[in-house]
Amino acid sequence: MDQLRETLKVHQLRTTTCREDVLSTFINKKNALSHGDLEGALGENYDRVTIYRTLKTFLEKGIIHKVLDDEGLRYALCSHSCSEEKHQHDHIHFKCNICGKTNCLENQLIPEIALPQGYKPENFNLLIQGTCPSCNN
Amino acid sequence: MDQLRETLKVHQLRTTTCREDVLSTFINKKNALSHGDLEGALGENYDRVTIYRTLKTFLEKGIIHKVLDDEGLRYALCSHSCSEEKHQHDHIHFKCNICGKTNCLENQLIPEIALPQGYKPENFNLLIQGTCPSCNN
DNA sequence: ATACTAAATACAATGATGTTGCAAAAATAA
DNA sequence: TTATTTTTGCAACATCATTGTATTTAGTAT
Ligand SMILES: [Mn+2]
Ligand SMILES: [Mn+2]
Ligand SMILES: [Zn+2]
Ligand SMILES: [Zn+2]
Repeated sequence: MDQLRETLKVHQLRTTTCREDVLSTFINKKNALSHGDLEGALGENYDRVTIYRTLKTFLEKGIIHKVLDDEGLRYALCSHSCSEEKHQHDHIHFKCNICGKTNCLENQLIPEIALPQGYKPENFNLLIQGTCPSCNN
Repeated sequence: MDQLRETLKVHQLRTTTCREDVLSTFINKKNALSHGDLEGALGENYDRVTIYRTLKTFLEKGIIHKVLDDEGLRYALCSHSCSEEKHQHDHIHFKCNICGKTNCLENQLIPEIALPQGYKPENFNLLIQGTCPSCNN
């Protein structure tokens, strides 16, 4: 895929097979992934440490963002143009208690919140847990 | 403090010095605490494992609730009457990027959220990061 | 007060997760 | 192709978390 190389190039990263594979894993599986998930998918091919460093790099460059979870951090693709300077995420994350998958609801924005005097909010992270459409019958 | 013993009794837990100390640590420090925080405060007196198990027990009994964080789980007191059956938490958590403390904003409720068809929300976790009143001058 | 029983703790062992330093390999630039 | 810079793999280490078990303790019955 040339799309992968393009994304890496845009973020000023060298093309390596590990980065291509990690990126394409995020694209193929649609849901948020933990380091362990990636290790499970690619661990035969790459060292644990390399995957850690790839995640760190992608995070810094604005290719992925952290997704809060009640049992460990996950990561998901930044859909819009995040960069090294600013990550902008105002969408909701939904974790299904049945299938266990966590997804970005890109179109569901976190509503405006009024905070008491003195609080200067900068980042918002909303995780909703429940049952997802696939598991809800 | 007899208040501590009372709280433990209400949740059908035996009174032990470790449980009293963990509970009073949560009460004294007002902010959310990680296992590491508690180990730092009480590690001389109790084994790491005992603190883990105390947190697990408190969680199950509805004495504390999880506070999501981008760098590791924390816990905070359940102010209202949570029980073994149901944890009900609809308040906001605020993490200060300066002092690093995370607090429950008990009075700031998470607003109603409209989700797409098929999603059955059950739990809400909203973490707002920024500058807290104490660090904001 | 003492003995009994169930629960909680300490300790050791093990496993999972995450980090650091550095030599070898690979990607880009010259 | 060669030189330069970045990335990777590996090993060592550090931190975090879980499990099993003997001992101790809390609550209860005697
Ligand atoms: Mn997202
Ligand atoms: Mn809270
Ligand atoms: Zn599901
Ligand atoms: Zn602060």
